[in-house]
Amino acid sequence: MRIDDVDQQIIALLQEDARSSFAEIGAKVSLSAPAVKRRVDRLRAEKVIRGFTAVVDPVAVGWTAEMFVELFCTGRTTPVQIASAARRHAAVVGAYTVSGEADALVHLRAADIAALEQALEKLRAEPFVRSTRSMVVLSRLLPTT
Amino acid sequence: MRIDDVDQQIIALLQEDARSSFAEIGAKVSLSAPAVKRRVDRLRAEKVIRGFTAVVDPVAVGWTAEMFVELFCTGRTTPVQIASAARRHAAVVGAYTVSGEADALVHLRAADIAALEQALEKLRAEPFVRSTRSMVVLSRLLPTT
DNA sequence: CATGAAATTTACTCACT
DNA sequence: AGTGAGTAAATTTCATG
Repeated sequence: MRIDDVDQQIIALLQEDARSSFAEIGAKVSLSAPAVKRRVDRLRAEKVIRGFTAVVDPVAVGWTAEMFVELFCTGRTTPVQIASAARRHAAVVGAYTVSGEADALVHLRAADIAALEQALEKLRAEPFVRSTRSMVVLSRLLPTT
Repeated sequence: MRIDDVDQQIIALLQEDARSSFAEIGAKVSLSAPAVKRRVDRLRAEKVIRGFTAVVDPVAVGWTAEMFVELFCTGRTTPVQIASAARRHAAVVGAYTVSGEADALVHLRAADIAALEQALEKLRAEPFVRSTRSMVVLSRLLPTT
């Protein structure tokens, strides 16, 4: 799985616009369209490129509430346990084990504060969760990446 | 800017695969390809869809270190100030004003711990930053969204 | 082995209904 | 919103260094 400089350029261009044509990309990296396609196919096969997605305004589609929750877990909790819990909850859009006071940081997104609170309750009901500290997002300072 | 049920479906399909064709999408939502294109064009014009991007494995492209930083700011700090600071720092991939103890939460990503530390130093040098509390990401529990 | 050129198939996009 | 025509892009095949 080696990624050369041209691959990096192609990845960067696709991150900017995932729908640009192979010919357009090729013009910028000095390759033909088929050559670009073959590299993209390879990068996808090697899971360097996981997929292509639309960047959507969360507010416009009704996801207005967001929250970060620090998880303080019981002594024997494993990352795998936390990960499987995170996957069970639909509101979870990100989850990380972290150094510091907390054991994990979970990013929740929901339609409104009420739905967020529900999601938080369900999270807190997980047997390995000792306590939580939450931060409700008041405003997003950067456009959705 | 009203979004009907079909728009929602189209958005969901594009989030799954931003490179699928208008005809493919149309088949799933019972519309012709031009009809889908017109809706997508409208959604883009209205900024409901902000763009299309490739989902890349951060490790594969050399971004192995990640961190969340809680910002404690001086009394008169505005969200706008924090936002403009966030945009100045390349390592910042997310930034939010939050309720709770901290004033803001900043998500940093860099090539390694050293680069992360540098980014943190620069953040801490912002005049409105009183103090910070940071959480280094030990592991990502969900695939990159 | 990766590339480019040519050929084929598919998709996009426009005008019109 | 659909249809049909013309254009552009994707994808396959093949020959080359």
